[in-house]
Amino acid sequence: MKKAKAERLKKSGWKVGTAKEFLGLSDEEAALIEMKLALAKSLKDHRIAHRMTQIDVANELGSSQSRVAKMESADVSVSMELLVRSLLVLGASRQEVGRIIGRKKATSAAYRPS
Amino acid sequence: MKKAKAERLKKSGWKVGTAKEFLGLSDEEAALIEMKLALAKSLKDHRIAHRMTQIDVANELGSSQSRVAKMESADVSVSMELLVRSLLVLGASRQEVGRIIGRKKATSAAYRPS
DNA sequence: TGACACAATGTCAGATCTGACATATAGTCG
DNA sequence: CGACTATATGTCAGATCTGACATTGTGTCA
Repeated sequence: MKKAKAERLKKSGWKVGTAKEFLGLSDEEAALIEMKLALAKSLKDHRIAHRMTQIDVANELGSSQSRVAKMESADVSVSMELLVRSLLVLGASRQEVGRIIGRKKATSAAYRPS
Repeated sequence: MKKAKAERLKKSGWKVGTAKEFLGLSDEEAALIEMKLALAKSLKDHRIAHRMTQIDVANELGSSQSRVAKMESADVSVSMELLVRSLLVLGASRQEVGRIIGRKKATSAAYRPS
């Protein structure tokens, strides 16, 4: 998010920051969630890059469309292990998975406190 | 394992190679197991480096001595997620976890086929 | 040898995860 | 508008994981 936009939102009574700040997560919880988000994004990027549907991917993984959707959105019901296993099945190397997990990628957003 | 020792064992009717070869694992299964082994080793290395017992680590993690032992031996009952969560709680960064997972580390051993 | 500290192994109830199914939502084309 | 395709969401039975406990090695010290 651009600096200017963040300032504008703050003045309008919005809170701006990371999910960690919103939810009051510990550092470990935040790191784990960031890892999962990065893995989920890679999974989706791979699917898009190969012009596949979630059903295609599900078949390749031996899973279902709904589970693939949950994987791509890093749903709470999806473990890190499932994400990594899936990437491996789709052809990612151990090194690539390591890079995805370690890559720092700040995310930011805004919400209006009730 | 040293090259010379491997040769010597082969001549004595032993099989020499990786766990993947022994067990006939798929590439994905082998990669996942290698990742878990690397994480498990890091966990143990960290404990030893800090001169802690498994009970100490268990207390820090909110777990039990037996589970820590299983983690360090990459027992089948231990998920990758538990290993990563534990490393994070012990102070590892997301980047460090990524490096551990991506680091290539060939392992080799021998066994006598029955 | 026994006593002690630490690590490994087996088991299991309760917690969590997963594939599958149903259903809902969103977008596109006629 | 309806028909169709793709994705998202809710639910749940069965599978897997996890903390805890008991027990079994294993090494060390006297």
